Amino acid sequence: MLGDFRRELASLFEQRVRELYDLGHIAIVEIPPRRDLGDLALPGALQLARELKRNPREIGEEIAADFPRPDWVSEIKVQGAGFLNVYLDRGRVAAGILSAPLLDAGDRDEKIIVEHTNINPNKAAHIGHLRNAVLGDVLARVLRSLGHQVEVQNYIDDTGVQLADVIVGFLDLRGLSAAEIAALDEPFDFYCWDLYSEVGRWYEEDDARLGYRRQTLRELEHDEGERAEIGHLVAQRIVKRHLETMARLGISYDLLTHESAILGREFFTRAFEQLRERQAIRREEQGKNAGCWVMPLAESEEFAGLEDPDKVIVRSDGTATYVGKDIAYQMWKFGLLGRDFGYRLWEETGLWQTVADDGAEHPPFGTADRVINVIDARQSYLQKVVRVGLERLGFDTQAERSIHFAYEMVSLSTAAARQLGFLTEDDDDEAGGLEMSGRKGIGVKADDLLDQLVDKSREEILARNRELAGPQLEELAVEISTAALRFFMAKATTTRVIAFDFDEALNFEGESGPYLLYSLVRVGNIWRRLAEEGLEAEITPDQVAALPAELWQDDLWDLVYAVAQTGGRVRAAGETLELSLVARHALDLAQKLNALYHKHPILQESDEQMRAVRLATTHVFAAGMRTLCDLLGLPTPERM
RNA sequence: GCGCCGGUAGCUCAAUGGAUAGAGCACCAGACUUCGGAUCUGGCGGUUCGGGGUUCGAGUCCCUGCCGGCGCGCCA
Repeated sequence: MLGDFRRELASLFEQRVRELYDLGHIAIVEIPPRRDLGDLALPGALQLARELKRNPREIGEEIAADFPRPDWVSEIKVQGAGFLNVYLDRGRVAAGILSAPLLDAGDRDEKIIVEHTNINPNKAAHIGHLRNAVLGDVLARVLRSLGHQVEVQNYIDDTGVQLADVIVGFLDLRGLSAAEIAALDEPFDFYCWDLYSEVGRWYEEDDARLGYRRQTLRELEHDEGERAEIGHLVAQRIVKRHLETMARLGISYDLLTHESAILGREFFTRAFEQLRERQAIRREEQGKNAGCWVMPLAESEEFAGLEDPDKVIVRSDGTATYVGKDIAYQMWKFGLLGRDFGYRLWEETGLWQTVADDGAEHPPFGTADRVINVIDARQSYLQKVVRVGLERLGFDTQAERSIHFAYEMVSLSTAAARQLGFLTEDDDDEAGGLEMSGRKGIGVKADDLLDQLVDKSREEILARNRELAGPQLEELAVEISTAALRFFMAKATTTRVIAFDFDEALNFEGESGPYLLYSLVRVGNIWRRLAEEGLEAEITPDQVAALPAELWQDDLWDLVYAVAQTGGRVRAAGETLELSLVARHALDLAQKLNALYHKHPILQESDEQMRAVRLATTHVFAAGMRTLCDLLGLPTPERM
């Protein structure tokens, strides 16, 4: 709705400029910073001032005189230096919000693959992984709401060093058999968390032990022997735990892509043929990369200044590097490889996984128009190499549509690091906190944090003397904790490092998930009480449109207008990949609602029309807030 | 050395190139015989890291310097 208004105003303005000055002009339509400056603003006169060598205010007045007035406009004024400020018909906008969905999906049917989570299957998920998964999940929801077809993939590196190290831990450090490993109690991922960091220390004691790692990697790569078998077992159990952790937050996937399947289906062999044919890679005969196949990067401007301008794609022992495999995988995602995975269901749920053999009957996967990889910013360099790889193969459009959704990492605040014993009181404050490290066992496990959030939620519910107990209490506590965590991760700008702090994450006041939920619960309470009093809790768009214009006081309108901007905000979030826009907009709505709540009581209002306009505002708010909660994946309990 | 990201209130952070730079936390003072106080109102708090430039207009764009984080492997 608002988008249409803006487009129409722009074209009317351009027409006026053409009539008056015979100039081609591209009109900008802005939302003014303050309410008294109108609802939409055109700063065109300021831009024209120079060209026409005239006072901008004068130009503004001239354009405003005889400016055509669409019926959704209530007033047009020239203000400030010459801004053309447009005031909307408030009731009409409110009624519009109640009569149509806030997000119009459009008719694009582009298929987008979103890859996220991607946790190494060798230890418990930590809070850094939660940032990735929440961003990926919200992104998928936003893209779907914009009408795209989205396939969510979670990449499992089940042949890499990290998994190998835990296998070494089980076999060579602990001396456990496969049966004993299978019999270990849950939480298995917690057990591995400790084992993994122990293996790191064990290697340091004696370099020769790294031989176990090499042997394990070899067996994993060829999928043969006891170590590979244990690798499957460990990866299976860990992935299961990761999926459970993510399910606690309402995060799910369409497909688990196993690196073992990429190897087993010889994806890289196929990619390698193409890379060689197109001369994107060359074999190095001498120097430090002798015997390797490398991709020369020197000629690309974006790699200017690299110490070593060549990226190794195939090692001297003939195996593919991570980047090599990733290029092959990326080609498959676009349907450029001419080869496919086998697929099988993951433990009989609706989730599929790739397998090396031919698998079972399955729905189609891959072959997307656009690929978005949610991977932290530390991997920007490698993601860039993957994209260049596609370019060198001649797939320019696909390279362009290979998007690295880069977000900054999560570190531990100094306070959190001290609480967990990773820093002592004597350690100096480290700027930006302490970096998490799975290898060193430094971090906050996702499930531990979620448990704390559930405890805190339960405590808060009980403090409000609700007669709630048993499963209902637990369900609500889980919903509130989910909202707290998801909102905490979603509100952060992606380009900023999060210094994780317990006090901040566990705070349910102010800018928090529970604050959002509470605002919706409040309007629900109003409606319920109205019904109890025998008053009307519903209102139709026609009734809203018929309300006298002067009833739409400024503060009510502020909220209505904010809701009207929801569609534009969500579109901007999807286009710029700055998902915090969605979270911040939700926060804005909640703050406005809560302010009104105290100022404009509904139940005690005796004037029927006054009550109706306030009631209409609550419905407009709920429409906006529910939409945003869905996008953010926040549950919306009726009471809390 | 080169590249990417940050530097805004005591702290954590907002601000599609636009009008008087805003929130939350913390601190202080308040909120009607209240639709639930997980709330609200007010107060305190700013040389937007420094220096140039572009622009009618710069926290925002360009150049430069400084500070912090992260990358730049035959690891992933």
